[in-house]
Amino acid sequence: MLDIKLIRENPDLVKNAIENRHDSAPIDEVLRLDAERRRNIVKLDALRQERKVISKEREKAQERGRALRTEIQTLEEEVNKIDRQLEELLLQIPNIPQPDVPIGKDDSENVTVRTWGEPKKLDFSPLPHWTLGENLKIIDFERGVKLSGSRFYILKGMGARLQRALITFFLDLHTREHGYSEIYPPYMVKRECMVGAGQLPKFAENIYHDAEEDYWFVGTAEIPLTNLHRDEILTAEELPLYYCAYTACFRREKMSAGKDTRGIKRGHQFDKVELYKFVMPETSNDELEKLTRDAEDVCQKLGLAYRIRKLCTGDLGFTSIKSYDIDVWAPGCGEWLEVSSCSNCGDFQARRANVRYRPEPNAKPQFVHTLNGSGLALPRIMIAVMENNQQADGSINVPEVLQSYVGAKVIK
RNA sequence: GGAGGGGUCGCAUAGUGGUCUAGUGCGGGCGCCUGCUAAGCGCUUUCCCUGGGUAACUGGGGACGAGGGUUCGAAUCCCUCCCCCUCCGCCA
Repeated sequence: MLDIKLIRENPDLVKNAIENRHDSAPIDEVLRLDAERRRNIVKLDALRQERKVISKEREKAQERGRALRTEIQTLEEEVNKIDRQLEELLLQIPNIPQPDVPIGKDDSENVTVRTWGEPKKLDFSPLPHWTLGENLKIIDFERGVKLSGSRFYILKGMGARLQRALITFFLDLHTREHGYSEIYPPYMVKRECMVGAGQLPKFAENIYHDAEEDYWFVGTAEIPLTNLHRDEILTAEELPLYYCAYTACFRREKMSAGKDTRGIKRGHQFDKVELYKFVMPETSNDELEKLTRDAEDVCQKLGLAYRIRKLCTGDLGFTSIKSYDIDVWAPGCGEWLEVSSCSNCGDFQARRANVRYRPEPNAKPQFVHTLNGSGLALPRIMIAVMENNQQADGSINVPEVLQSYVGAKVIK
């Protein structure tokens, strides 16, 4: 959520930012409601003050008191109504990109800022992971569909083992070498967590939801992690906070219907290790660079070639002020796979989730900045590991860092 | 799921219709005192909204788990919901 004062004082800056995102938002309506709200509050406060004075005179002022009560109730209802309308609109407005974010319409205008390694060239014709996986009997697509329908699959034997090895390896690396503390959060959360992290109200159609209990299934561990410190005031000494969490992630993928239906690239359920930070505002840009390096480190240790792309305004996520995507090369399906998206959300989520810190012992609380990034997303790293390490005989060499976790050097 | 008890300013507590403008203790901050430290003494210490002023500053309103209601007036009375504790039931 944006600061209403920012919109009030710099409406053109906000409108311009939204235009650069190729998005739209009713800024003029927000300004109108904001002005109306404040006019009403001035009136309401005056009436309440009068009530306070009059009630001290006890029985003498009962008639005026009754009239005041009616007036106050009417105005309160009006202000509540405007508050709700304003809130609804404010929650739909995206974050403002930072000045160094390239302006562009979609992912074709993202900018590659660096690369690592060379996209692998194999001396035989590489197979896509769905063929490799079926031949090795480590991915079972048919039975996944039998159980749960399209976009579901089953990992079995060494496939399941490989995924579990990756999860453990990621968590060990981030907790032991990068300074993150591990969290095991709920996979279902309350509505206000979804609002806090920026998923609701705008993206409801992509979220699984249990209507009976009003539980919402997380599409990323970013959601519970954002809300870990909801409605808290942290001390300056506690910051920065680094968290990582493994969770299953659930997405309806309504918006990408028909896209990437082959293989395990885009399912309704997938696994991910997420990195998350709460930091002081002035440090968040440096923290984004560090977080991105932490995610990259995983690719390097797995020996996977990748590129880092700075997202342009048109491709930037709703909550983000600046993001880097990490794409790894997959020679079998012949594409760059997005395995991480590292974002600085500024104070956008902190304002929604009301996460603040006190810069000095008796100072006024301020919103923290939050950052998130995958470290990394599993099915896609599985794809990359399988396709990059495949041999001419159809077996897969296990990367050295994973061998102790997998308990084998080759999957065959 | 059932019965009972409870949710007050970081923590602990007081407060059962108007003197609560939410008290007290602990903790935190500033200062005094002091070979040093501790103790002691004094002052201070919740958050949000909003008005006036370039500003320092200053006026007003709201919040006692959440939301409604009763009343001239609600932390206090009533209703609904949430959470915690104890016991029972069920369960990995």
